[in-house]
Amino acid sequence: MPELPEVETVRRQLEPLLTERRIVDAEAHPSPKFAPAVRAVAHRVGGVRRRGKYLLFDLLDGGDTPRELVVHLGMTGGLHVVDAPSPDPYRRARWELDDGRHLVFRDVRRFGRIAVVPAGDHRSLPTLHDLGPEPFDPVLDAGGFHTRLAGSRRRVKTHLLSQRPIAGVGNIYADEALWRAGIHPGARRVGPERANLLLTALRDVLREALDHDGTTLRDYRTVDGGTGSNQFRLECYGRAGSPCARCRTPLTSRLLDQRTATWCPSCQAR
DNA sequence: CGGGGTTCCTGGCCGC
DNA sequence: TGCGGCCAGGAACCCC
Repeated sequence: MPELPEVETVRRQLEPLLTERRIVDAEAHPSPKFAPAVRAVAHRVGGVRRRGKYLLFDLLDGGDTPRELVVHLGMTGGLHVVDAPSPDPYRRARWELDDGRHLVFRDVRRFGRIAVVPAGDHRSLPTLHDLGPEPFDPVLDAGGFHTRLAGSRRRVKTHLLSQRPIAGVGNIYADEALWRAGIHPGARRVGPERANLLLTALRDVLREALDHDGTTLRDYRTVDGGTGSNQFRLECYGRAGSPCARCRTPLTSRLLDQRTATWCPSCQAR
């Protein structure tokens, strides 16, 4: 599932392909999750940005106020730039560019979402609107992160997945970072010391995944259809029953707030 | 207003 | 071999 490293990998690949291109035509699946894609027509793409797991395309020259095309890849979404689109039952949107190429949004399970909003107006996307700071924002420090974590009595993993304490962390990297920091995913209080460890672990895990073009478990693909390689480096996510890489205790897995969580019962004791 | 529950989706996998 | 049933899960949405 695309999280920050996967979305950033896609952003970096899209940027040179889309910047300064004009969108000359578009079509989309009729679902309200995808239909807004066509509203990007006639705009020029000023740049491709990312906030958390959201891709933000600056839309200029639309006739009125600047807009933003917002794309969330959901679970199985992918963006691809192709010369000539081939038939695909899972294509949910297609934008034709003024260089003759096409930007295609493919999403088997339709958990993704496309919106066109006035630039910076994210009221229709509550998670984006209330998104926590970027993990690599130097303004974010251990004290600030602890304050954000302490603002909720929810389980720390559930809180991370809400995107409110920090942006871009999903199930894979939450499990990985909590494992590295030695914090139980169900903990409801995380002190300043552990918050510091967790922030460092999150940054390390996300940076390393980005260096490996993300984690391809099944669906995630880069813009050119390639795969990431971080799946070979996972130490916790999806490894229930395997020995912990630190202490050899078998990792355990359980549903926590309706989400699968995997952790080491020894290294990540309550 | 924070938090909890529900819903959207379909391929892959398991077991018989 | 075929097929019913179950699972994965981000974020919008609804409700208290």
